[in-house]
Amino acid sequence: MTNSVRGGKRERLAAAAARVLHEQGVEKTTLADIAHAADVPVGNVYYYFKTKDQLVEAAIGEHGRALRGLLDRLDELPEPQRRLKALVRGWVDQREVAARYGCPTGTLASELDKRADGLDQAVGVLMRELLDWMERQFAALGREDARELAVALLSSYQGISLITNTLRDPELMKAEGDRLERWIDALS
Amino acid sequence: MTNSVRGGKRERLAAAAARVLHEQGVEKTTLADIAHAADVPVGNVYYYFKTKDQLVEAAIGEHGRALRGLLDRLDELPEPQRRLKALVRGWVDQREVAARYGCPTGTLASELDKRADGLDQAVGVLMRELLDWMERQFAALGREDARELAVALLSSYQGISLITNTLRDPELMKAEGDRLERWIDALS
Amino acid sequence: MTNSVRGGKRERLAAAAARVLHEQGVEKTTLADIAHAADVPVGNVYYYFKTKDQLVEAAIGEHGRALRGLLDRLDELPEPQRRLKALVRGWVDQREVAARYGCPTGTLASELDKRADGLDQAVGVLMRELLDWMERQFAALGREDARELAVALLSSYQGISLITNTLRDPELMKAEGDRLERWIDALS
Amino acid sequence: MTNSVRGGKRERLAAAAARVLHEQGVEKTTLADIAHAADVPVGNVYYYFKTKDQLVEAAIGEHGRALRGLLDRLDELPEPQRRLKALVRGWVDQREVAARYGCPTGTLASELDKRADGLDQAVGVLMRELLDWMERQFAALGREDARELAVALLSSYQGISLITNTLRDPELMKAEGDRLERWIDALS
DNA sequence: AATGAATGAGTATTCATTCAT
DNA sequence: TATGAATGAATACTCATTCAT
Repeated sequence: MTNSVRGGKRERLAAAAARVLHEQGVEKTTLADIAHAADVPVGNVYYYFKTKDQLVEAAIGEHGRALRGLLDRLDELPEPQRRLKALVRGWVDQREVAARYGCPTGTLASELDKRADGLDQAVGVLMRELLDWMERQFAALGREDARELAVALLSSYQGISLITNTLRDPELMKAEGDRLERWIDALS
Repeated sequence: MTNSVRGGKRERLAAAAARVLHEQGVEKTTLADIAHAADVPVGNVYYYFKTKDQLVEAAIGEHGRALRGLLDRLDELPEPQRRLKALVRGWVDQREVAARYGCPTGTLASELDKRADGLDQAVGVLMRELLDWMERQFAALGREDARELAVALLSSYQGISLITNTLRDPELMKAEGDRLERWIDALS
Repeated sequence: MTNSVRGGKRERLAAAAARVLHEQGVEKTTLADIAHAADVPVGNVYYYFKTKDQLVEAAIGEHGRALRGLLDRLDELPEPQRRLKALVRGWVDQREVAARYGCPTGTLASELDKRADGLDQAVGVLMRELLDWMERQFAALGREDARELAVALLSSYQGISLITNTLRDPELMKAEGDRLERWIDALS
Repeated sequence: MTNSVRGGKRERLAAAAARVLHEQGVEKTTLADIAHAADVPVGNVYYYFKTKDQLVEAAIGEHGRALRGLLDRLDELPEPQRRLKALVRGWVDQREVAARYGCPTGTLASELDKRADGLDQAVGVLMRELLDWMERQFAALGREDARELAVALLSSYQGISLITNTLRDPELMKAEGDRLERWIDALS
């Protein structure tokens, strides 16, 4: 509650970090950029996050919260296939953003993978959460190769995000999304 | 041959750039890093490349040369399916590198996509070359949806590269490669 | 007063810039020179001035303040001729500095004129201010050719500053100053 | 004659130096700029001029030759007043150049005056030559204050060059030239 | 807690000068 | 004599991090 009195600066910083780091990349983004986006004085950032890396961590956390929120909502759908296809459709709905900035977690992962300081692990955790959820859906469909299918589906999404982004063409993601939906339908 | 005595610094710099930029990322890599890797004095780099961006461009060029060399070799194989599967197998062979640093062009694309200065286009050109080649193979198989299949295949590779890299598990790429080969076989 | 305790770094930097740029010229002066002259850590300069050009601008501003202060004081003299001659006498009083470094604004103008980035305009504004003031004095003397006389007087000063500087002989300015005073007296 | 076989590179370099240093200023001009303007390979410059300063010296020499040529031509005129007015008219004829780049020797002097390495003296020599010539004309008119008048006339020219340049207005020099001609007429 | 200010270790880039041939 | 290549010292500018209040 002190938090709300303070205006939730920590939250604003985390949200701003998630957005700005996605748009500009980790290395290109300065603390001042994030502070400015969160409307927080630069000198004040350090009361909430000791280092830039902690802000990156917070941004990953934001993406994690968003992911878990999404999966919770999907879980309310009655059948695994419906859930998987809704997931795909969600990706397709974001194709304009993907064409401009790529997948938020994917680009973050790509950049952090170059490092070896623990931060690269954090995105891996997210990725595993998503893979696990997918695996459960495919397993529910009776597939023995559920994990492999989960990896294949996530691969397709991450790959098409990158291609959509590089070629600046959102329609590529639309077409691939349709293909993936047909693929899901054909599974059971 | 004077050139070879002097050691072909330009070539060494381009090769070093391709390697180091892949390993460390564009932003994290300093000119000194590249100069050092090429065993060239820092001040001398500018005799060959006026800006860091030109070195990045040269690195992309190196990847392009490698790609064209690979496709030329694949073209010697008699059947489209053999060619496509050989391509996939080549990717799988590089899985240790992918697990450590990701796909060279993919990570480069991901980082450059954040920018809007023409360099982002350069990787796009490479990507299109590869897509065009793939499309020709699928078309030779009599597929009307050749372009879509090309995009799907490249997506899978780019995506599995990222996942393999993030989860630091080369075996993921092995499994996905096997799956893709089976998929290619089933197309005919 | 916190400001005065901290020492008004911005002001010190502007003052140091005005002095050092006059003594060494714009191109020959490094940011470190100015920082050192102002007793400010180099890295701190950028907190106050984002670029070297902004420091040059601040130096021009300092010269402008000095000029306006001088003209305000001259305006207190009762007659136009007295004012003009006091202006000339002020120049002559500075002849040692002129012999060593030239006229502060003149040398700045000369160097900046080579450029075309807006900074060259800034000195022009100063010059016009002085010309306007002179023109008013000549007009008050009933001269129809007031503007032309203003230009002539400023020319003589700028020219003799350059000659005094080049020949390293302050007495040249003394003699020219005397001549100009007689010229002013003869105008009535 | 070896010289002419070589294509007079030394001369071309000196001429290019005179021109480019005038247009860009000493500090802003690189050796490569001059070499390029003279169409001489950069590495070759050092066979003719050991240092950049020697090129500056050569440029001053060029201005000296031009000055002596001009004065020789003026000396053919029958009367001192005609000679002085022709000198002024020559300046006015160059007013477009002056508005763009200032007086060649004046701007050079201004920049070199900041230094204390002998190069500043070289322009002084030129200036004295011109002053001496002017003094002889005024003396021929029977003026006891010939030197003072010489200094005054040169001051006016140098000053109006600077003002014309700073305010980017060639007409200022036209008006001042007319005034100076009237002043010369009124002397004898 | 809050914040403007301070700091110093980088980083890309420039360029006069020298060298090898 | 000629020249492409080499070199390193310098310089403007950035930014994460820390400090003083």
